[in-house]
Amino acid sequence: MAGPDMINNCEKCNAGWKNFKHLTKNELEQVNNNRYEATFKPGEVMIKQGSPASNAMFMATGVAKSYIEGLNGKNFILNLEKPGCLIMGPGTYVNSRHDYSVAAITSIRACFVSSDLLKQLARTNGAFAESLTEYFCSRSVRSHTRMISMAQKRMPGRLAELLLYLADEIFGTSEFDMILTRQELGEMTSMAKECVVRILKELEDSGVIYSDSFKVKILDRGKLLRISEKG
Amino acid sequence: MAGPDMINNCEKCNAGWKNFKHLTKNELEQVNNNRYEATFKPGEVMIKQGSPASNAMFMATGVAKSYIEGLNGKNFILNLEKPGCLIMGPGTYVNSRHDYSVAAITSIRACFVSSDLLKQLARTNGAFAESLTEYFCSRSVRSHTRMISMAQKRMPGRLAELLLYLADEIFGTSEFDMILTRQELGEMTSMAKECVVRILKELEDSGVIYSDSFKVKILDRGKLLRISEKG
DNA sequence: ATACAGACCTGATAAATATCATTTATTATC
DNA sequence: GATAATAAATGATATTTATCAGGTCTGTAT
Repeated sequence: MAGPDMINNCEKCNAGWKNFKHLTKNELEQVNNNRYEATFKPGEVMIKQGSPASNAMFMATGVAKSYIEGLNGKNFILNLEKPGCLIMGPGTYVNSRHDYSVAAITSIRACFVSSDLLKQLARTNGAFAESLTEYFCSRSVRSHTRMISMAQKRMPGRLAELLLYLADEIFGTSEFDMILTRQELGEMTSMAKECVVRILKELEDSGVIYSDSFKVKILDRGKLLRISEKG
Repeated sequence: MAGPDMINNCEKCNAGWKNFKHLTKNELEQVNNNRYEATFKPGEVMIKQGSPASNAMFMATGVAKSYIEGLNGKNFILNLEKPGCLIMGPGTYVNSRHDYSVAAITSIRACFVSSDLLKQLARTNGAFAESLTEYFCSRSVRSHTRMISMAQKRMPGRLAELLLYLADEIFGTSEFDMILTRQELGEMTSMAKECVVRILKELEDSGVIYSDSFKVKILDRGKLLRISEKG
């Protein structure tokens, strides 16, 4: 099963989760032995909301979206997941069910690792447990930020904030391929896709960004920041 | 300093955090020795957003609100905290700052406990660490529910959901004193206080609830549930 | 009792946002 | 390369929600 592009070894994986550093060689070996590598095509569902949280995932390549399947068939995108990310929903520690779905945006290579094993390692390795807690906590802080954004910013502020998030956190550059559809941008900011189109156009008309279906370029970061902050 | 109503002892405290059961007698004694008991009057700030997260709190009596001080002086209430609740913000594990404030709604008795001690105990006691992770995760699942509510429900649905939350999770009864102002109900549901007033009136006019400034009574739970679910 | 403050309530209006219908790209498929 | 399917764009309209300006009520302090 180990093809030419397979990862084969957690220890040497250059997209490994940073907190594996807290594991002993033996513990990491256990992870490696309970690892199942998989590839996904764009659009494929990687984790399904409501299913047993028997596995966590580690992103090796590509970008995925974590999203809640909400009311009336509407989705809400919680996060984008990039290489190096652990994807382990809080449901793992609540009701052993995934409380959100994950789907591939680009082509993806990722590893499934048994939740039980990770929980077991956390029980016996204090530093690893702490790093897992830090993971859940940083996601939590981020979702607080999202809530404030939704509750207290208007659409231009929310969209500006999202563009800055994409540039800073996901791509690490102010010019990037727009891998999300207008629909998905709306599912991240709680707005209708038509409104996304309109406000992108406004931002472009006022010279803050360049934008087409494929690419976004931030032209005036200061102005975009101001739009994001003033709401 | 130990007055007649002081708690004096974690072991015998009948409002103690349920997960103290994972601590040894000795560990619990450490908690007890690093505990500082305090009382608060309605309105008093118990924890201030942005301040060093040097202490977690345990609620002994009364009800408090955890809220984020957002944009333009607007608050967003994350949670209500009742006796038995641990209040430990995720910032404790992210940047050692409180990422939200906590204020007393009613008169409150609560205990401060050193965050460092709790973190230390989590490092060495796997079961306790796991229970702390469960705490953060259940808060996280709840905030996901809140986000879906905000993003995908209209005002009547959000307010109906809140009333059910108050009845089921906070008071445990369908008839309760309304300890929150209309403003605060709005800060929990992301709506203007005028809209809270109007929709409460609508719910009352349609016979779903009884409501005045002091009291709420759920008269038709099925209908309230339907309003909450259909959004 | 009277005055004051704060919460609550109300109606009118304005702003923000969603929906609908339609056209125009773009991508995928044969 | 033609055709179908999906996404993007656009204008008109409807709905939802917030704001504003004024009321009323209730409790507290003088």
